[in-house]
Amino acid sequence: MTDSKGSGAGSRATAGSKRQRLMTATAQVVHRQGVERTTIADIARAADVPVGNVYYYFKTKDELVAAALTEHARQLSTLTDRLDALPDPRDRLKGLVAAWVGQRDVAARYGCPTGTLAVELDKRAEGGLDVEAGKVIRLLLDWVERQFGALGLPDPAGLALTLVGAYQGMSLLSNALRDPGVMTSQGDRLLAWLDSLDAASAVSHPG
Amino acid sequence: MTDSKGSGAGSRATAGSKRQRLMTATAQVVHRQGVERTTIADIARAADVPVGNVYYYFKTKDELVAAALTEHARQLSTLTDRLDALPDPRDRLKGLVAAWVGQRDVAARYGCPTGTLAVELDKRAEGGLDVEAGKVIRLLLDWVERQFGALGLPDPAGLALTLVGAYQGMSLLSNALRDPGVMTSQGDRLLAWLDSLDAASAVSHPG
DNA sequence: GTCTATAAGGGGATAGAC
DNA sequence: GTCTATCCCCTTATAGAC
Repeated sequence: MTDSKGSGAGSRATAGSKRQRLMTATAQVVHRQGVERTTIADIARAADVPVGNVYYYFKTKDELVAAALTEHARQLSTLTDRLDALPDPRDRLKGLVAAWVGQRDVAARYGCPTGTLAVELDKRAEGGLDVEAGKVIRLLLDWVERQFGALGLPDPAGLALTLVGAYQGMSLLSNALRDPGVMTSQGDRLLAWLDSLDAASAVSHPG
Repeated sequence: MTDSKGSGAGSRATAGSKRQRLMTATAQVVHRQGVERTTIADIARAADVPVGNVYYYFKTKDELVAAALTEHARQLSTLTDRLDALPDPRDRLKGLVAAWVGQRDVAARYGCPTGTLAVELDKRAEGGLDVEAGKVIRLLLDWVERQFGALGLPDPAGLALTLVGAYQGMSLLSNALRDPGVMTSQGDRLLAWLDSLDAASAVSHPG
């Protein structure tokens, strides 16, 4: 359809470029302002696209929000692809935590992009976008679960919920208290916890 | 001002009763629909108060939201007061976790009332309600910190962030995945973690 | 104190010119 | 493909009758 490249000779790549700009702009602006308080005009301005033209690329606001979710999924797989290059699964998980802590200022100001979006979409009855948000989070959970599984630890799914849950929790608290230090201190605890996990002894909980 | 009782002889207690009904109704409806998608009409209907009459008790929508936060703080202190009756601080914390798990169906459907509200209010630039949400979460953090302190554990503030963060995280995941089982399984891990904490050995992280 | 009618403003979406 | 003008609905908040 209205894909980025290779379609017509006359239209050039501007169409795809504008569409992509709208996607990333939506992801950014929605993260900062929330879905409900973000207007089409806000997105158009951020993407440097004329207001009325937005509807040529996305028929509804919901489609724009769905595009933001896709964008988050894309950024997530960029990160996990990079971490997959590490030989030790434990180092991959520690690298993930390090990436989270590296985003501490953004987290303190606006929270986790995917997590806060999931919270907001849950309150939207129509459209089924809430389910889509859950799928993006599932991508992360599954990747983390594979790492715990590769380490030979018992209940890798439960451990994945604990690690990702800890991230969502510390992001929310850091955001609510406006304190990036929460990300740093809790991140240190997570790293120590990951180091302490042993395939032999089954440490039960979140820490 | 327009307080619940003791003012005029002629006005009776209906004024306070309506005001209270509006507060609890706001807390409930906002939890389910979110702030932005909740209209004054929704709240009026839930509280069984005529729409136009709402403005007699609360001048703006923001005042209603602030009232919802107060309501959450009140419900929180009801819970901690009950837990304070237990002699052992560890049992108090385990009772807190049990209370969270007991609310698993609500959490899976709508998330943590205070946490989701904090996320939403953070996106509201004006009014400073985001700071108020942080204060309510602080109340819980401080209470939890006092329990860890009473147990003689090192870094009680860090432990409090870990425990409350774990709750916020599991609520968010349970909600995003629409799975109450997350609350149960992660709650079990938290209980085991609390049992394992020892004043002598310093277990570093969240679990 | 209680309630109705309505003013005022904003935002999503569309029609159609260029 | 691009952009402007505009329709229409919804929501907050107020004025003022009862």
